[in-house]
Amino acid sequence: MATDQLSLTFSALADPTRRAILTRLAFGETSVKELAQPFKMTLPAISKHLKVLERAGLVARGRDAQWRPCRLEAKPLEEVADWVEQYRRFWEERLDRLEDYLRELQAQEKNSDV
Amino acid sequence: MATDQLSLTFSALADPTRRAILTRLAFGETSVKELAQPFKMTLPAISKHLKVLERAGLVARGRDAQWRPCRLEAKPLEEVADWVEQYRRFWEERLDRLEDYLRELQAQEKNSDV
DNA sequence: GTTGTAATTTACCAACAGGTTAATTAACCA
DNA sequence: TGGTTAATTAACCTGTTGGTAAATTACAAC
Repeated sequence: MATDQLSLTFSALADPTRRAILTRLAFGETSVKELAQPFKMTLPAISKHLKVLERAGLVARGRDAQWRPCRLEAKPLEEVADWVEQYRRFWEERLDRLEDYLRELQAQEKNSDV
Repeated sequence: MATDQLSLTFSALADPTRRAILTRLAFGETSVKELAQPFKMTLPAISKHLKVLERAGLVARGRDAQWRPCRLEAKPLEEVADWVEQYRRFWEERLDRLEDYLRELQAQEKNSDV
């Protein structure tokens, strides 16, 4: 896999389990066991997912006795937001054309009213 | 790999070659051969990358004689933008705290002026 | 029809991803 | 000390990714 930051971030986000973990972490720091709770997979699997997220800089982990509390680190998502914003005009373009078309329809309706 | 749309999109974007292809396509429709031009990999490799992008709905292809012109389809990026926006407050948080701190500093300076 | 060009398909390969079970580390508790 | 809990590591398996070279398809131009 490519190792540039953006590729690391995108590929970390390309898994629904990992995105769900981030969603959970948005509500606050928690343990690995509690993170694993909602999923029907083993703890080592979750551990691996966390390692991927950590390598991408999306989570950081502390130490509290035998717990490794995980917390969200959203900073890498800024680069994602910036990258994708470049393309906004392209996905809004079609909508613009639709709006043009609807305006045109409206104009025609007005004409037929007269 | 997961097959939900968002996972498909993220994983398509997790490769620098594919992102570069999308960047190129933002300047307009073009052939596979021309897309391959800047990369030091074979045409079949580019063909595969295009297939990944196509499966993610990020490019569409036409036919013109023996050419398969590719064009950007940015719509799936909207979901990416929406997803990542949920986290904006988290990566801006630290900045907010910095701003608070700077405001506090300013207040202190005012006091010391008096 | 033959030749040239664009692109894909096929067959293959090495590396990696995502999961498992079993063993291990580390800390707490009593 | 021994037992429990949290989490990771190790070893392994299977399917997928990202690349290649060679063959094939499809079209155009002569």
